[in-house]
Amino acid sequence: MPVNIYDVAKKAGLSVVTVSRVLNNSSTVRDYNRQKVLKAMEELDYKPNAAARSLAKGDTGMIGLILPTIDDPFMSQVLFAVERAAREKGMFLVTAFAPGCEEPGYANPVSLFRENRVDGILILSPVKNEEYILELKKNGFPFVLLDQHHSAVQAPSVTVDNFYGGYQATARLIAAGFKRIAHISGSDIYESSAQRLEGYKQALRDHGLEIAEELIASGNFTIAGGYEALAGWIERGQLPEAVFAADDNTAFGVIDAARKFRISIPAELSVIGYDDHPFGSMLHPALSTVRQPTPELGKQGVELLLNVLSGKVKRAVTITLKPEVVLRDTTPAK
Amino acid sequence: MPVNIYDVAKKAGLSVVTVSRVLNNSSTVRDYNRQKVLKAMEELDYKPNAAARSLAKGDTGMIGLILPTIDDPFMSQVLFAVERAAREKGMFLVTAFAPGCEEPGYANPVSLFRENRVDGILILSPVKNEEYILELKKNGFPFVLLDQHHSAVQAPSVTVDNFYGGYQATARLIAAGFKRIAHISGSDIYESSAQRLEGYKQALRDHGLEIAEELIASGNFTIAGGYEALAGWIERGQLPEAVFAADDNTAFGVIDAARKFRISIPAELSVIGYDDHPFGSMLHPALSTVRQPTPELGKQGVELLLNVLSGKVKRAVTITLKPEVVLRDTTPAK
DNA sequence: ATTAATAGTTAAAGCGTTTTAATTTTTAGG
DNA sequence: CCTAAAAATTAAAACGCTTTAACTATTAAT
Repeated sequence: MPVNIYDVAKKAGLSVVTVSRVLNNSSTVRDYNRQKVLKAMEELDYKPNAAARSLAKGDTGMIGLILPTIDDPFMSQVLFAVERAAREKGMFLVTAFAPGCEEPGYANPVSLFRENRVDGILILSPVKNEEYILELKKNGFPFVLLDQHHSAVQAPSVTVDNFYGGYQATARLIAAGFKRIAHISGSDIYESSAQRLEGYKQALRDHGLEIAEELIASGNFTIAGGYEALAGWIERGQLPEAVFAADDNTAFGVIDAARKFRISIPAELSVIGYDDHPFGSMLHPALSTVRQPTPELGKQGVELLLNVLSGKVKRAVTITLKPEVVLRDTTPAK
Repeated sequence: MPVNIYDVAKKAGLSVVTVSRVLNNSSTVRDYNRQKVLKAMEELDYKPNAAARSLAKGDTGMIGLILPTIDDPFMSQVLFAVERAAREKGMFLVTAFAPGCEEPGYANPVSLFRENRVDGILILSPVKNEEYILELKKNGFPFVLLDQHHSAVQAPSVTVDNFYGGYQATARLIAAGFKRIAHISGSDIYESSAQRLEGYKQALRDHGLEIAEELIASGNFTIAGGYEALAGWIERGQLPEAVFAADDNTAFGVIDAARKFRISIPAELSVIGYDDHPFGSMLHPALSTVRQPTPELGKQGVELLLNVLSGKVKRAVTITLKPEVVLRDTTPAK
């Protein structure tokens, strides 16, 4: 039933290798022969068999993407960007989630590559999941890290400069004249979170401001975390002038709490988030934030991976992208 | 370099077919021989080659998922659910986005199947994209439709009853004593949107309420759409008592506008959304909504697809799941 | 013990491509 | 025109696995 390359060859009156050649542009084929082949393919509605092709060529035309979850727009955006970039390069994307370090009941996404289902993998994972990354490395399987440095492993990666983002966000707040600037951090298992915190601290230091431990809360990248952090400060009479939240979810929680406690934003409290959540520009007050270049992240990620695959990149280069502060209504107008 | 089944066979002192058998549990193998094989695999760190396996078996162990985009939590949840369900069945998921009907510059996701990269496809797409679905059908390629009926094509599908959801949401509002109940619809290209609207209308009719065209606005599943719809009613002096929004984004827009115009929720206006957006339960007032069983949708979707693949399901069955109204703070307490 | 049935094993063919090396055809140079 | 070089085509091997059919070893029934 399925038509194969022999059927096409027969119909075109040529050999299979000529057909294969026009399929791959691998070598020159006399033009009128190429036409014959193309016509035969058209008429037979021929589609090459990916498995056979993989087996012969030793590659799959697919790349893998491992994400922890997809419960927030940043992850969605990364996924979307990666898919677009991959498809633009003619590759398909197999997506796997690895919520926990170990996943009882599920085949480890690692089998994804060990079985040669994909040519390489993009990994965006919390630092804790280092084991399987180390395994990948040991096996020499091509991969690149997305948005996370893993201290224990030297690997090609593309990241967004979280230190810079944290620094810039804080610097803007300082420039607006605030002294009591709080930070609500994300989750310890993400290196990005730690780096935003470091950026915050450094900005404070650089501008002669004290780092007050009581103004650093932990929010776990959640609305509830943001809400509780602000509520805590209010209850303890420690309301800051401004807060830099580790992500927009947290910031929304802060705004929500501010509303509850009748604290006016930005008059009494400024807020700046991180990620440029789509809601940020739509809801009122519009949220000031730090925008990450997710399309670029995806694009550079797949390009780097492709370069690793082609052998163009051999060392553990790391590409660092810059995020961009976007000031809207939760920070004072200039 | 890569170790294959012959290496394993040699090391185990058995034939390749015995090795293949322990790999596939396809036939009985004497236990001590199975142990020998397992041991050899272990020692050689053998991993089967997926391409060779596909070629020989005629299947791939992968399923495809086509989504229009992933810019909203509903899509993310479906993706997540499908991935989990697929992996549970030992299948990997290749994800492709098909934002427009035609995609210049990208390989059509249809090649995904025409090239036999996957065994079957789950499609969640706006009604407009019927062409490629028809093509799939013509080619006899296995697929199941997710969350959308396509009037022009008879196909196995699993959907959530949007009519029912719209009906129930509206009925709750009616039960709360409201007469002027507005609806902000979604996007015409989604059949789900039309069905929620129908449910709304039918509930009104069934309870002897008039369908007022001026209380039906179009919101395009966006915050801005919800905002503008409510703003419009307010400006025209047509403020309804309650609004059923086609999705939570729209509902958030309504809440945002209500805040702007100092309309108290739920005292002066009740709101009920659709989708159970994660923000709905976190922000204040907590949003009443209609929760769709996305995990179930994903699970049933892959199960149905698998049954189509195995030939268990031959006809165009459709499985309909029920959504569930979740009343929170934007509707009157009982 | 002998035979029939069953379990376990293997040799060989096949899955649909690409690739290498060999062969034929075309082009260019004298 | 003839020959050498270049271009186009092909036959055959390879990719790593599964499957079928044939064969051998084991068990059960008489």
